[in-house]
Amino acid sequence: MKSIRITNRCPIRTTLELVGGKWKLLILFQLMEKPLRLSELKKQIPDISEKMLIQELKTLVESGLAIRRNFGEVPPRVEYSLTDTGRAVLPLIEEMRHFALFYEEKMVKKG
Amino acid sequence: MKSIRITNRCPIRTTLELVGGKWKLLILFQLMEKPLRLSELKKQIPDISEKMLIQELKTLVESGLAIRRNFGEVPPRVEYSLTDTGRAVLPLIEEMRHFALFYEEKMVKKG
DNA sequence: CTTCATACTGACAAAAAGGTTAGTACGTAA
DNA sequence: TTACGTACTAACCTTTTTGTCAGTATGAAG
Repeated sequence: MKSIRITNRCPIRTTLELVGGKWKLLILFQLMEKPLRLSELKKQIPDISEKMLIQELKTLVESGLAIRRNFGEVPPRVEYSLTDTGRAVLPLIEEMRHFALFYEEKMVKKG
Repeated sequence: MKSIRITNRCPIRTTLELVGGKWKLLILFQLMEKPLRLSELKKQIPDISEKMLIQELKTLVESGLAIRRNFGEVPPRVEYSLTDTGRAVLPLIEEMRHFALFYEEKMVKKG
């Protein structure tokens, strides 16, 4: 275990800035399998508001984790996919699942 | 890659509830090496407010990730340590560091 | 009797995040 | 001309999160 000094720019904070918040990881995860349109993402994450979805997608694109592809058709067709960097959050998500399972197992036994 | 369905209780959301937010992971990380007193934690995480530190410690204890040990002395001496479940977030933090490094490397090269 | 050190509480305020709703742009097709 | 479907914007509001600051309790030590 290497040490992390808690400064304004430490790895934990960097990652939190990039994928922190209620929605970003959920969106990224949905895009892992294949590119999706806005309307498709809305279906996969039923309780996100349209505004948040668009807003979060925009920041994901700006920070280089996602790509927006505009087909220039009418009615509009826009597809979101992941960059290599975006794909790199998958191990993180896997760890979160692992932790969640561990937690639930522990807590069921102990109350 | 197993599928995660985005419902009200999915592993991603569970983990976010437990360790999401600006401070919890930073606090947990500081406690990895050894138990610390409140005042020691404050030094390690200089920009957290005392209120947030106490508040987050309380929720970490309530959710079973940390332990509060009161020595019953005066002036007060209280020590915070991790449960096994609390320790289980270390791989998650390691993944965050890994991701942050990967991200920074990519972004320095591409702008 | 006053001061000290430490952990903690509570009232309040500011800031950030998230949500709701109405509206825009655009070619197509009726 | 009108309605349609899709992605997106903007104004406004509510909720959640975070921060500030002034206290409280305690026994020891001066």
